[in-house]
Amino acid sequence: MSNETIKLLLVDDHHMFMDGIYAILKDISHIDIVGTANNGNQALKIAKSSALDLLITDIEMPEMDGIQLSKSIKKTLPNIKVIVVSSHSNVQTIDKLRKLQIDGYLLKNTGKIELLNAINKVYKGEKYFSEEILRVYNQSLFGTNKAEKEKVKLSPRELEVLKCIVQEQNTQEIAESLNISVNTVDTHRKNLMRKIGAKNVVGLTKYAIQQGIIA
Amino acid sequence: MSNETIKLLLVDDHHMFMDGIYAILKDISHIDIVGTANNGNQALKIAKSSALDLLITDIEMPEMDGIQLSKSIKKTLPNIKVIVVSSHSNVQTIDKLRKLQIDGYLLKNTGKIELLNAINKVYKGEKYFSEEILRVYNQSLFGTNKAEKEKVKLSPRELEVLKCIVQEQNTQEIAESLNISVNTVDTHRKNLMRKIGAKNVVGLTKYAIQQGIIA
DNA sequence: TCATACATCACCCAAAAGGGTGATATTGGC
DNA sequence: GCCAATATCACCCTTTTGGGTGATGTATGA
Repeated sequence: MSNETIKLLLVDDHHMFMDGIYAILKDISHIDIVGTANNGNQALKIAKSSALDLLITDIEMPEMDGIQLSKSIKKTLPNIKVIVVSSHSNVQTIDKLRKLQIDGYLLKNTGKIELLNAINKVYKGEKYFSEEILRVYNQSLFGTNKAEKEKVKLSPRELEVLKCIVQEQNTQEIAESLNISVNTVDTHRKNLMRKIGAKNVVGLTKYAIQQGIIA
Repeated sequence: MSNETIKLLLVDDHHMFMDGIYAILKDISHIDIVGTANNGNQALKIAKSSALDLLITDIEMPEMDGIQLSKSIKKTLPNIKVIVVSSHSNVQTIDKLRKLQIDGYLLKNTGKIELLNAINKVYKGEKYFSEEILRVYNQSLFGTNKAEKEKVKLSPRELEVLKCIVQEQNTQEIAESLNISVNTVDTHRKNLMRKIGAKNVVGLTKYAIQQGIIA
């Protein structure tokens, strides 16, 4: 088992970062980097046409991000292991990836040794998560604000309204944007505040930015 | 000149990333990585005790960030060239660094070749900025919102009020927090909106978060 | 000294936000 | 079929925001 070569695909739009991982791994005899991709779409194509064992992907990427990519991979090519690497750790992201049965989650501040360790473990079928990730996730179970404790589920329409709010539109303008009544927008805004636990639109704005809803 | 060795210090709290740059540069004969640091304070100590030519630093770091580090370096050790590397590019950051007479600014999605190119140019005394950085900066000169065009100067009191607003306090609460009249808080809020070019408190919130005023 | 920015406050007024309740129609899951 | 969530709208009411104007004292710098 450990004599086999691990066929690996790197996915990250940060060339410098990818060059870095590449440089770290290229001298490891049992690891074979079969390709690199700058975004999820590209990665999917390569994954479908190659005999991959493992995929290492960033989360923040243009076109198709790491979460969507992971979802696609796990659905269509469940034999490929997936390790996610990101600069930041927030509870919602960790939770999403956990549900997708991701195999590993590393922060970009983890070192060479931990990276190799993670790759080997995941290849053998184990899971690997950075300590920081586990800490953040466990802490979240005792989180202070509503948005952290109970994962907030916003409906598609609520998300649309939220996006408009963050664009500094007032209720009247949002109603026109979405072709609905002012009263309806009012209702959505109030429901958003209740769900998110915000006191006013400022709270909604902060939530949206933290969740990357506006990006 | 080009036969000399470039003595270089890497500063980044992302170990994996640093390992990456390290791996890229370690085989380059005329580059000597004299050390690595995880934060600005550590970097300053090393810089003071070594004969450095060039420092490559991330912006986002704990304790002392890349901007503070650059400021200290340029003040106390002006002979050391500084290249900043970051994942993101926003106008305010670019502008701050420009004023600090930084020598280079790269995004993390720049490749190996560009990195080497930048190091060589900067070592020779030239400046090097990623295309993306130049694009963002030039665009900002014709930016849409006031906050980008003219750098906004907020008075200390206005900053206090802004912080309270971002904490989801309403005018009444802010007045109590700062022991002033509700009318005065109103005035400050209105002046903030005028200066920043925001349509409402949502705009103020976004500005505050972008500027890191709440961090 | 004069101008400017700052911090403070007041008043008027319109528009918007927020809090509560209730109603209807549609949908998807169990 | 029933239940829950969603999306839609209406009406009540109070509080808050936002826009405009003007006034006063203080401090600072040209």
